Amino acid sequence: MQNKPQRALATPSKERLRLWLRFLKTTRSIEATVRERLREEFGTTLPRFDVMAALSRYEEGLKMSQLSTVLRVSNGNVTGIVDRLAEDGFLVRVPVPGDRRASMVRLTKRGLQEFERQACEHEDWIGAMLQDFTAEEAADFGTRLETLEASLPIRRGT
Amino acid sequence: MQNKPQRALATPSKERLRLWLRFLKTTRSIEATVRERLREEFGTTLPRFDVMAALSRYEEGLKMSQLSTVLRVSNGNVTGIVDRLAEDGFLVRVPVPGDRRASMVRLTKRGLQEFERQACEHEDWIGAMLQDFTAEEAADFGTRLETLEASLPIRRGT
DNA sequence: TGCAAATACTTTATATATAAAATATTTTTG
DNA sequence: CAAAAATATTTTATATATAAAGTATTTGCA
Repeated sequence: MQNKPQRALATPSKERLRLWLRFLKTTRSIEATVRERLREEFGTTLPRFDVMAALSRYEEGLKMSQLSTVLRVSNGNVTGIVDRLAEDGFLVRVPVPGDRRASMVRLTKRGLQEFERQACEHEDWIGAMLQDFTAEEAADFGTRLETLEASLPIRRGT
Repeated sequence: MQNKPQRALATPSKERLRLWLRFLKTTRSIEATVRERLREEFGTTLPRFDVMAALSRYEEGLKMSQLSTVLRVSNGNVTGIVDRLAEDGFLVRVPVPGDRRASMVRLTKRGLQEFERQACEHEDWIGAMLQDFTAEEAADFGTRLETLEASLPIRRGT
């Protein structure tokens, strides 16, 4: 059941640090590929894709503050990205009746179509890059990460 | 040997996408904590920490282009970060004899001391956040990530 | 009812980030 | 050797990112 370790183990602290650095490197490598392809194939960026992905799950749209909560970024950040996506006609700000401070941000029909086109390719890219994992392994690995996340100190929301 | 899956498996492509999203979320969560603490406890940032970490491994220093290669970021990016670290007295640009285009970037004594102070705390933060992993698990998990990385399409260097 | 506090959002200042252009210097080559 | 190509770095334009300050509006409560 137990396999011989490939090398002598360092202290737990060092092994965890080593894991974290590898973790970071792997994530950044995959992320860099995604960013590059989004730019080359769709002339867009990961933050724009993330905003559109969040909005695509809410037919009625989201308020700016909800959007920044969902994406876990600052309010001011969302303002800029939404401004540019609105200029491109991919989304609109709709006034909220009864509250002149707020507005709902909603994908336009064109925005939704464009996002679905991008999301489809995106799934293929990830599927190919993680080909090394079977469906089962991916699920198991994911479960382990869920457990880890549950043990992390600062967490807001799910 | 085989455990029952917690839920029905989707297509491999969907399972891999799900894993990637969880992967990203976990990494960002840990990274956000590190950034916050670097700011609060040392008044610095992760990119600055990364530059100093790279330089700490080279007594003689690194050329700007080597630094951007090691960190996998653009040249222009490194220029700005190095400028600010130099203003703070944590590193110096040393002319390269025989090539007036280039310069070596090297930590000052104060820069190295400061980095070691930060690195020590950093290891503790990561050790605590990944406490859920034993040293063995961390090593195994790391090995799996190495295998994954070896299967990725675009990779430069180790 | 009227005003302090809270809320929703934008603006500002600063630091990353990239790609592409610009600058300076060195190397290669015809 | 002189012009072209390559190299090392910085500068510029643009897009993220945050924290903190500012604006407008709404709410709570004395």
